[in-house]
Amino acid sequence: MPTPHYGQPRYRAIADEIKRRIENGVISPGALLPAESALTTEFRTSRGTVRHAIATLREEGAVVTEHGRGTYAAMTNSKDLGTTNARGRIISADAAISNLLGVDLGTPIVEHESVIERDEKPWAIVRVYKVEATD
Amino acid sequence: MPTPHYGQPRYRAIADEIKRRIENGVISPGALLPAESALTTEFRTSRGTVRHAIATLREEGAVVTEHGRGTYAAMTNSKDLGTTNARGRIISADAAISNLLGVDLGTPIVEHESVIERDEKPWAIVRVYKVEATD
DNA sequence: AGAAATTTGTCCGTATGTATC
DNA sequence: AGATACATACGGACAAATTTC
Repeated sequence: MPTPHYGQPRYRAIADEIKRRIENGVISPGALLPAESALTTEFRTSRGTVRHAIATLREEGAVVTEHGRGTYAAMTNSKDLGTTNARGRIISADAAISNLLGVDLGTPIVEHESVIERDEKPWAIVRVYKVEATD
Repeated sequence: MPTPHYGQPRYRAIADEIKRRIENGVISPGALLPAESALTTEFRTSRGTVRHAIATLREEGAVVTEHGRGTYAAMTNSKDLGTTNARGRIISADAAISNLLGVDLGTPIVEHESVIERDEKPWAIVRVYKVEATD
């Protein structure tokens, strides 16, 4: 039988389905996934394809596999902190900065500031100082 | 013929060999790698194993593959900036920080500062400000 | 413009090795 | 020791993108 693959490949579709089950709690964090053989049966596919799907999930950090035991849904659900607005400007090196970067006082410096928010509220500030036109 | 895999698997050995050739300039950056079929012949292995090797190199960012074209040695050799000394301290929120983080003036703030060096010389400063004892 | 050759992408089926329970 | 499950490897087939003629 031929094996056409229109749109997304089967291994990707299977990976997405498994991922969906983890996110929806059908498979709880830390729980063992169905064995490759079971997934092979359910999705009517070959073991290679199932393994390919699981491999992609492993790269994404969604699951963890242990040799001889099985594949688990990952415990650590990395939380998205969301996008932040960053802003950059040119400033003049003050005493501290000129000292740290080894430049003269008043040297043009790029300041890049971004506020990290969490739960809609500011959580941390990151500032990067770099000499302009270096590199 | 059986297919034992003592020590490191074949796909890993093949990946390392290709990687070595890239680092040694045998394959210059941006150059096309031998086709999968050629590698299959050279390493006396199956296409699947060659593809597995290339896949690992792709994950490591050592190569880039294009459908119908081939696999190239990566152009971007990420340079290691080395380790930097970072230091942290507790400061009191000044006007700018208290405003950005939405806290009162004088609130204890963790300041984490690190100087990124390049070619033995300071190159940039990163400062992170965060309210103490949050989280 | 079109056909053929090349190359990577996907999928299948099978066999064997290795680790865990 | 046996059962189960993942890891590696092989070979074949067809699809899709690119290049070449």
